[in-house]
Amino acid sequence: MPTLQPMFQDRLQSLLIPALQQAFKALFGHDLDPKAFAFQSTRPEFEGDVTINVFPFLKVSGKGPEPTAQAVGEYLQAHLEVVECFNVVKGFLNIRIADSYWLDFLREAGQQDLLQFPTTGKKVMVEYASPNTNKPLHLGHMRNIFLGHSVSRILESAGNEVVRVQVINDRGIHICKSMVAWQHFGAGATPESSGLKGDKLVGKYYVEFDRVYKKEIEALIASGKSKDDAEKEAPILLEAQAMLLKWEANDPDVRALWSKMNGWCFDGFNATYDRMGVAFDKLYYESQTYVLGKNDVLEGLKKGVFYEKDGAVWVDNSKEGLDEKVLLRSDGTSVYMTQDIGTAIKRFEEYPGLSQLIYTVGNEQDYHFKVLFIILKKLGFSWADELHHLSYGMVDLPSGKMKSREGTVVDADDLMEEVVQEARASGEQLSKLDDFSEPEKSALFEMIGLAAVKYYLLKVDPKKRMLFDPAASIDLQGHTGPFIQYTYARIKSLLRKVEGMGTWSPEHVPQWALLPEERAVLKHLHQFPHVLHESASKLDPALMANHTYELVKAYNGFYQSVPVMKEEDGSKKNFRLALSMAVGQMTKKAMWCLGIEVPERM
RNA sequence: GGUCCUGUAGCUCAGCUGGAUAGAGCACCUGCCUUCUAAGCAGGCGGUCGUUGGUUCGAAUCCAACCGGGAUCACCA
Repeated sequence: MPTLQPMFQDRLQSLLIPALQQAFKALFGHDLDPKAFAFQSTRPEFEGDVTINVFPFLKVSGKGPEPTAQAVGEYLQAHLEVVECFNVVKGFLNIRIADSYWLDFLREAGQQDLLQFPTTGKKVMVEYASPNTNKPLHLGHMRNIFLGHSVSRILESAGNEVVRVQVINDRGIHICKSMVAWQHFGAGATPESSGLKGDKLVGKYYVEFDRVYKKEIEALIASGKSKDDAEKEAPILLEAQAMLLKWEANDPDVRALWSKMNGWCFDGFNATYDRMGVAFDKLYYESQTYVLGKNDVLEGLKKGVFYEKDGAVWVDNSKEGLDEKVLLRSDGTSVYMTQDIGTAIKRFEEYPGLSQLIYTVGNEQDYHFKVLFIILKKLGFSWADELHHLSYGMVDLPSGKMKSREGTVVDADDLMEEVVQEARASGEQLSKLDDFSEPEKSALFEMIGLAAVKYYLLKVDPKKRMLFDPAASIDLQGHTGPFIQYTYARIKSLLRKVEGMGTWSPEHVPQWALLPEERAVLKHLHQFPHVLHESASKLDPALMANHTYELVKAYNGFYQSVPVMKEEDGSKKNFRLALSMAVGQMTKKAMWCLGIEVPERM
């Protein structure tokens, strides 16, 4: 994981920790490890900004909690300028940080993007999407894609170079099913002739295949076959299997049809990706990568990393608490693992500077990736420790699991359209946009609608299974993307009104004290770089999403009760404008990290 | 059965490197648009943090067992 530059660690802690060490040395004669100190934000009901719990240090101090906290507090106040005052409640030492510190911090936040870390020099590859070319993208893909896209941006913000890649599963029995059904029932239909998006057209014949297949099974069972036999012998399935063999034998007609239908699918996917606002640097087609890995496995066999049994090549991971696994069948053909081994190796060859590879794949493949990473480690690749499976949980519907065969999938295009329409409906009802042209409105509603879906999917811890509530996902109020966008738009509105008035110049220490609402906002801003670091190291966009919400919520509280434009004291007014601007900038960058755009007005 | 993930308010989720009366949003109820955008703000209602033990001055948080939900363990992908 990218390591944080010291300057982006919590700057307050880097001031407090040495002082605390000195305090314990001077007061109690003990040298404490810098990591011994745990900080927490002071609860709002007490006065202060940072709280240190002294319970862990009672043995060192030899005193009770309150005298210990009192002594440390006095020492800090005497030796650290940023410590304005303190109070002790039970074993809690609440420290109030001086306004000057917050003002310095705000000045810095205004001058540079604190959510852009210095370069680490590392190159990271993030794989996401990996669709099959036999049906359109659905809600599950959306979680995958938004996660991968967001993690890529978070890693970039944390100072890494990112290569976005997609694996397209363009080969196999699934696409042959669509092809067979199209041949039989398509009557030459094309996206142009049918008016259907390419992936939808191909998907239609995949569904058609399944319908006919089921009918054939029923007929066979009726004629006395067992269910198992019927499932294996249905003519249309045999036809699809035959087609796969022809494909593998490079049959020109089959290959031509395959290219044509895959092409339709790619066009459809690209349209969906465009609307989602995601893109890739490189595509890997399974039709090309599925031959990879065989030589690597054979080499591993030679080196004694793998072994042979019944003519097949195996790996034994029982020492790692896993099982044995076949890597090459006895007929010499590959399994899925084989090509994943080969593809990983190829990627590190193609990108010589690559230091990390992240696979955004659902948690049903946890075991697969565990095995894959162990195998690559056993093969001796130095980069094997830098492979990560960004494992995410399934998206459930209120009705239960999504089943493509049962038609309960939520289609990606449909969902985006629905939420954009919802944004339009509420937006027009509010009638704040009367001076917007129709294209401007459309662009805005698009931005709002997509923010709603993206934020909805990203605010949940990736590894957790989540419930997709259609009504909540198009909600534009409360803990949502549009709420954050709205706050941003309000800030921009404020700033628009003072354009040309010059910016806040915080050269002098003001004579007024910061208000609690102002401090609350400042503290959220202050924490943000740390949140970005956490988010990058845990590959967890939800941390960014939730902190952004907390920031704008604090800002809204401030906005509601503290005047900005109306403030008569020029120094205060300028400060509040600078504060607003910093919130706007960080919000915009944080939302960028989530792949969400923010509007100037809404 | 083995392994992994998960269980917090009616619903959806935060909090989990142990710390002060467990937080949001939605829903429901009350206020606030003659002051910077009410897609907002303030307040109310609502919780045996799955259960039982253990470690600890202190456990939603760590450990164990159990219960519930899910995934996975093919010469499938």
